[in-house]
Amino acid sequence: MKIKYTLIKKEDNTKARLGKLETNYGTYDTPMFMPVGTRASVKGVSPKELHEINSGIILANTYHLWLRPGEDIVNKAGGLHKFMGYDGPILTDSGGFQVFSLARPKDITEEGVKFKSHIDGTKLFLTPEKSIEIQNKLDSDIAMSFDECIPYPATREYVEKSIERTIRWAKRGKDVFNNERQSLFGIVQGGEYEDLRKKCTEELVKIGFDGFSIGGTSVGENKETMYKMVEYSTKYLPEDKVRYLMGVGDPIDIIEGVIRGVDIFDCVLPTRIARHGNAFTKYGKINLKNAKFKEDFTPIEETCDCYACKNFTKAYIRHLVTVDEMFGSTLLSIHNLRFLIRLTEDLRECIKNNNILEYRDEFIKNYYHGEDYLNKKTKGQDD
RNA sequence: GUGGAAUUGGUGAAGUGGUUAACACGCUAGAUUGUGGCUCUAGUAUGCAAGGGUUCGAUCCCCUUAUUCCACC
Repeated sequence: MKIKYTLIKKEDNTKARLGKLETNYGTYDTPMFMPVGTRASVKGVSPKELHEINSGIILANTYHLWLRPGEDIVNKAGGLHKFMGYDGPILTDSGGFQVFSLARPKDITEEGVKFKSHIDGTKLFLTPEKSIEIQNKLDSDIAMSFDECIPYPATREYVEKSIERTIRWAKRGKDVFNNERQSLFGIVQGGEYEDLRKKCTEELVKIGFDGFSIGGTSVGENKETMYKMVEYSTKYLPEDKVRYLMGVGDPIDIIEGVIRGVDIFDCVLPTRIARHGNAFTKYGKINLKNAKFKEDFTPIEETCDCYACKNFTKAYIRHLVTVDEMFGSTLLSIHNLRFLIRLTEDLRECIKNNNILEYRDEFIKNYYHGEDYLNKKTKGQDD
């Protein structure tokens, strides 16, 4: 079946929405956070553990599975769910973002994108049709259109040309789309320009999709700019379709996204920082590698209900991280994912209670301790 | 006991008679947003065993001592 979104309630003071999403594998409440499992595995976390932290949809990636093991193998295995032993909903990203990180602007043509495999340098060519064909075979529950993730900053002229192409690509993908059980999402681009975001949104709505994503954020702009990009997108999206903000997962960005009407998020941040020894906490991100945790025999968060917090101490996890034991990454991944999922659970309560702005302010006070986070770049420090 | 070799930071080590003693690991911090990458960035020596000498100047040359290793009695 196609995915079905139902809007349950809007928050009184913001655009935040409480909703439910019916999928092939159950119904889930939104706002929700989706863990990322690029290569058909959420790094370090088993499907059983995902279930235990109350995770819903997870992500997998078209580009990566195309290269290895290949969509035909996944298809022969009976589809992605059977292949990876996951009985929850799966969304596949189109490969558009990998193009953004692997290809050069000149390699992007009307037909598709030419780029080199990150594994062995093999020349590859990905088109909207090919991306959809692969996703149809992977048999995920939600497929994404193949888009161009526009770098930041980009000139208005470039963005304008790019979204026109992204719209044509979305149409081409939809035309070849062929999987009854699968849904297809369109991706809104447009950089930081409201009129271009509006135009892109309207054109995608005309083509018709089962849900919509907001793309092109978190590519080097500061947080304030990113929030504007989100606002300029949700403003023009239909209320009866789900909205997915791609790649966003810094806790505050999830809160601000929900406030602007976003329903679902995904991000590698919780699992990546976990592998680098970091944990989200209510009072800010902590680095378990820090010497100060050597003899800290308390959990990461006393109030957290995750497996890591209920059974292990910071001193132990610090030890695992220090000696590079895999289990350390697993515990931190479980905690960080649970942290974001709990955050979305809180936000859903806030929407019911109409107090999301108070929740946000309290969160910022605890998490940033007065730090000027709004001017932080969303990607490294490329100056 | 005799002969030989060695002694540089927490570790393994490079190196030169003359401004800031390589590199790696470790350690200490930081980064990380549709995941190529347990990755990236930065910091980290009471001045080179101790003492004395040669020299304008020695970690690098000489002497003594200490310690370690190898070979032979």
